Amino acid sequence: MVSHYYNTLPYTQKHSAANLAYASAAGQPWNWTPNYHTPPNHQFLGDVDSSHAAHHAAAAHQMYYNSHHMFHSAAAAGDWHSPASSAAASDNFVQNVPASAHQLMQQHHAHVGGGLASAGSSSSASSGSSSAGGPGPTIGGTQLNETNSSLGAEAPPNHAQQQQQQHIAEGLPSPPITVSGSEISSPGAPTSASSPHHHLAHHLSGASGNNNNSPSTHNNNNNSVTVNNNNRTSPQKPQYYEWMKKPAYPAQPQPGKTRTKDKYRVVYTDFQRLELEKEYCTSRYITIRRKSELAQTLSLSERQVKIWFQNRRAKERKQNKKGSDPNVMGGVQHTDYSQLMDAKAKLEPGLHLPHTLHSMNPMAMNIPAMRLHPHLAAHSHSLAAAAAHSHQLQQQHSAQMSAAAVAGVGALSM
DNA sequence: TTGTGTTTTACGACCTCC
DNA sequence: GGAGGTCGTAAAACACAA
Repeated sequence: MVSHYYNTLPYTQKHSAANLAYASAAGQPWNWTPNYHTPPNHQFLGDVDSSHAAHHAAAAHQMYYNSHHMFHSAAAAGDWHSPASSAAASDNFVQNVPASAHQLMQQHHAHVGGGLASAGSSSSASSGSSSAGGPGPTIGGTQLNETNSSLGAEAPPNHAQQQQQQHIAEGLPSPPITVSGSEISSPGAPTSASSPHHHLAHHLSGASGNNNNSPSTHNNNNNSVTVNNNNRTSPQKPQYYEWMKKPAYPAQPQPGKTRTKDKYRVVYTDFQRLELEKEYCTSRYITIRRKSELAQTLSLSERQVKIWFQNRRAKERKQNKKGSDPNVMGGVQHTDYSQLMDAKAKLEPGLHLPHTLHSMNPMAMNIPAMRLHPHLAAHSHSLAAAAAHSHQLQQQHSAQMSAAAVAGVGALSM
């Protein structure tokens, strides 16, 4: 079964890079510690409730406890995040998180602690309810809330989520992508040009002429000739031949096998990237559950989330190889994150930056499941017990976090 | 405006693990 | 066999100098 390979929605075009976080350029370095992770040999697999997960929580994650200590001491004990790496390497994870990030993370967890974030914040992504043909991703708050109910069974949308959704509805750059329930995004989706996000993106990007839709906004299913909306290009189309007028992939002989030309790549919104970065900050390897939650929250497909993480790790490895750049600690440019935050702040001056995605509730947490290193697997049972203990601690911490959340919100909104 | 270099999505090939 | 991992790469999106 091939999951959705394509984003169906045309794109809310994006921001100029100036507003974005990924520019490797200036900004405050995050000073991420070099070895906060060790590339796992793909041993960790998100698998929510396995004993592996328990073990994972207890042992392998020491580093994450530490790291979360950095963000908020209260979160330490039961954190579910899975480090893909050895505990040894983990000690320094997120050592010098800048204040903004720190606050963000506090917020992020604080909200969670207070409201128990839910998986329910889904938009339409994989619920199947909205797809290409429908109302669209409908990030608009109202519908979002309605559609969220699918996952809401686990946890109803909390305040933070609503807030987040409201932000989206208010025009945060947003999730352009809709994936049909079949998990195969159909190329050639309705345009989102009129979406609030679109407008916001335009506003954001300022001069970026690309605000229309991505160049791929054209209908893929029909014989419309591709029109490049990108101001930057498309001087004069040469001569059109008949074959040129055919859709890139007329019938999608093998859907999911090749990328559609007109949807070759979409640009994620600031919001999407921010959330992804935040998630990445907490764990380099996303669990199945978190992936699902994120996908729904961001209106991305799970595949996209997975690939984003893969690419993000690749980016980090690449930066690690480069080596000695002082701004690249551990291969992670923390400017990425902080700049994203800056961008978001511009978007939402009063944003409390709730991170609704994380749940501090251990039961709701994704204790990451993963494949264990053989030598770790041997200890899984005892570790599971340890995890249970940490679970208790987590609950205690969660309570503390709930209280802290109140203060945290204020701090960040200042 | 254009050329060029970099970054960001997305995929295929191949691997390991269950 | 299917999941996710890395690695390499294509191509769009973007930045920026000339």
